[in-house]
Amino acid sequence: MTKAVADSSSSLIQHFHSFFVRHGSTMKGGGRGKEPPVAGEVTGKRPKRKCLQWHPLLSKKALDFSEEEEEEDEEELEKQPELCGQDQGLQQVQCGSTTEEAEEDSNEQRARRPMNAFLLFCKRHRSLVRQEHPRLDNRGATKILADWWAVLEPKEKQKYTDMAKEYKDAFMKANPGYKWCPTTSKPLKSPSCQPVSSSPRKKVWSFSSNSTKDSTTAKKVPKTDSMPQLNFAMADPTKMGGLSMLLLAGEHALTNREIPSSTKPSLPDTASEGNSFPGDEEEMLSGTIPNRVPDITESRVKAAPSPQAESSLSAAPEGKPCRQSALFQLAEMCLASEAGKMEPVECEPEDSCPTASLQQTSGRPEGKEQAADRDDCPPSPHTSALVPSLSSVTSTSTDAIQPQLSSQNTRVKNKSKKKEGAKSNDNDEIPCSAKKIIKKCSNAESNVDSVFSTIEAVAKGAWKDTEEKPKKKIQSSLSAGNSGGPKKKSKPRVKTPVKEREEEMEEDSGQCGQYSSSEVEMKEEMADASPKAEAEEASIGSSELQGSAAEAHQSPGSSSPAKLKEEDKGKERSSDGTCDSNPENHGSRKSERSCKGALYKTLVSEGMLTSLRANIDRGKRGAFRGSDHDANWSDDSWTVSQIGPNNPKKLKKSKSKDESSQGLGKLEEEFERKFNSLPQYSPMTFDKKGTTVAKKKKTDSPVVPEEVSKAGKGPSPSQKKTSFHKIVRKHKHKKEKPGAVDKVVQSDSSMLDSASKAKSCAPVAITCPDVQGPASMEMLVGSQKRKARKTKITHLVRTADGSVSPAEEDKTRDLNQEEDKKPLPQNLCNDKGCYSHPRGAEEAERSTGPPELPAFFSLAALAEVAAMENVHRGQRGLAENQKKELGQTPVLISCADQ
DNA sequence: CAGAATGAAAC
DNA sequence: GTTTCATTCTG
Repeated sequence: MTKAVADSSSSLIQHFHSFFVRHGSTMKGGGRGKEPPVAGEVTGKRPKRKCLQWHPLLSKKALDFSEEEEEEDEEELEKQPELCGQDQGLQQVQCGSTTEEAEEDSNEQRARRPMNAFLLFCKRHRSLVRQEHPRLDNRGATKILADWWAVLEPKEKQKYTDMAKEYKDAFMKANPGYKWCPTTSKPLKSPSCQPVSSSPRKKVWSFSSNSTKDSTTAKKVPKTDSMPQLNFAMADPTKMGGLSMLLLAGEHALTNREIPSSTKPSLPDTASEGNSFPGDEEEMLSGTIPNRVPDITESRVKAAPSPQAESSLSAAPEGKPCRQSALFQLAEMCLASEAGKMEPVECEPEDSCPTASLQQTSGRPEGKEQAADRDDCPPSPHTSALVPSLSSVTSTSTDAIQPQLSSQNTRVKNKSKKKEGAKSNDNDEIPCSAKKIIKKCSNAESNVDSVFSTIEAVAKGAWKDTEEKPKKKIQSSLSAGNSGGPKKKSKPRVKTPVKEREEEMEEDSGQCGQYSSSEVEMKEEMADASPKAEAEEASIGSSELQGSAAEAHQSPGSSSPAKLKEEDKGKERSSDGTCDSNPENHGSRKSERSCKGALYKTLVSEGMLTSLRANIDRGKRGAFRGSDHDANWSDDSWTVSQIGPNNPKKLKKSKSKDESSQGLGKLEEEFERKFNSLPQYSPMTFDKKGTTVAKKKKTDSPVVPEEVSKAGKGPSPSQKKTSFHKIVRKHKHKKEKPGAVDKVVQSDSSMLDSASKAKSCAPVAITCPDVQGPASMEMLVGSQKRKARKTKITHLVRTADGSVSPAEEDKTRDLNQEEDKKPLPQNLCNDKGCYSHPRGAEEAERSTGPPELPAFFSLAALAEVAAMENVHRGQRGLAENQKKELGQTPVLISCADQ
């Protein structure tokens, strides 16, 4: 026994560690080189990943929440999470099934923090930003996003805020005890929350604590049942021993099957929870359980036989082959090595199986279909059946798709890991399963191995068993449910055939996914989309021509009904924006927005060099985008455009997204749906907003068009205004504060020129800083609001001639800002004077004669270029400094002059 | 892996 | 007030 126990323990450990190992070996080994989650985990640095990402679904379960506004999302979402969360260790693992990561985390498994509004916003708009500024790196994109966010109207922001809140609420429900910082468990603060668990951060998360403490509370919730149990199991290794014992005993019994009964009874809650699931037990299970990881399921199944599991047995069996003893299964697997179907059933703890199961479930998100539900293993066939469109698509474009997948796999990141798992599974499933099978077979060969495996399984099962056997079943079902991957794909495809085509062509599904996210909306969108898609294609075709062609399209597009809900404004604006229409303008426009170093680069590349560079760098995509963008952006339909255009990047993103979504499964989908439903705003919109926002606020509605049009085409003055607005906007946002901003904005909107001047004095200060900010600020490390971090400080240090203490740095920074502000204000007052600063320059360009490069601008650009080069060389510090200096200088000068 | 941003939570 | 960490992804 002891031995067995030891073994079991070891096995368990492995499971836990498996994260590391597996990921590392499997995942990475498999395909992805990029991220070695394992290593990361091991290092511990990134606890984050470890944490499972929380899905609304999770909360759902736990919550009951039906009440919540978002019920749909949450509910569905909740399910999974709950399982995972609750089970924690096991669940995690299980959950992991959904997401491999989770598995790894098993122990820790902390959930990830829910995203805040800003992050949601970023997530939703980052792609747009990137499209607009292909060259821009994420950092730059983030900055822009921040700008946008700052500009975003409260109303619009509110949506994100609400979503974030909901998300958070759901999350908290799901994880009552969840603490953002694990610290709670450990008082140690500084290190952060490290944890309890060996691994510093990750694990710590609340879960563990929750499990114990919260578990009761939180768990209280019906569903969670499994959680608590799991927790226990996780916690004690000793249990393992017990398990092992059980196993032994169980083995005899293995053969036995469990009781057929469905354990549902225990589930009721879950069932109840699963609103969507009507009555089918199976469905319910699948629906509810999504969380469960396949592994668990399997283990469970195996375990079921075990004595303890008796109840579990019942669950396990559900009739499927799964029920048989693990050994038996193994044997079967060996036999069936190839049979894809079999695989899933047998799947071991490994990801693949789970995924497979998940997929199936995902296939039927709602679980309506009972048939599948039960089987964890359900074969892909179901999925295919479920998603006809998808299947069709795949069939058609399988080639394309696979490549994508592969690429995706390669890309995996931390997150992607999870997702990856899901996706990979999809694709790989078979292969993986085969592999697994093989492995198992080998195992089977040696009794010992088989036993060992069995033990493990039992152990797992035992844990669960402890809590609820029924749940096991559920879990299994859940696991099945989890796989959302397929679903998502299916959805997108379903949504719009056209899109599908595009996807195929483009390869990227991500966009589609996003779009598609909202099924409901989809219909509408589809209608719109088709036209858009056409437009896009056309635009693509004419990518080079972009400007003209795009515009032409745009106009039509604008006419097309865009559903963009709120975005209408944006559309209009965008259309207006299009006014800018000139390619140059576009470029300038962009640059204006960003103003920051990266932007400058972009500007230089795009604006200055124009297409040449851009095309080269970007490749067709870039060109395409650029054109599209402009066109699309300007158009109301930019949203559509998003969907349409695929970029390599996008692909990646999209993939990742898809993956993630897939992994989540239905629940996730819904969540995504909501997420998708969140309005995206075109860059134009923001620009306009910058300008118009004030108006909007005033009028609230449609301010944009006029101004926009003006800005775009309008006389120089108007343009200036826009730029000015933008500046203001930035100021505002930098300075922030809505109130102030608003005021400022209004002034702008109303009219900066005369009246504003007066105000400008006050505002100016702000604006100036902004202006400078962009140039110099960007160089400056942190956001204005936040102090520079240590790391950042380092940067700053350079300023000090050598030694700059942080404080000094700050001071310096402040001084700079102040200086900037002061001078700038003057500039602002002057209006034109201000332009000296990068943005101003840009604007100046537009408005005035040398549209292309104002002196300042050119200087700045040069500086940047130089800086860039330097950077490449590796002399970043210098480069940056130079940049800063350059940037600042001009500004100062201008100010001074004025 | 750092880092850019914002926000929320925990100290 | 400060520190973490959530997302994304380039360099």
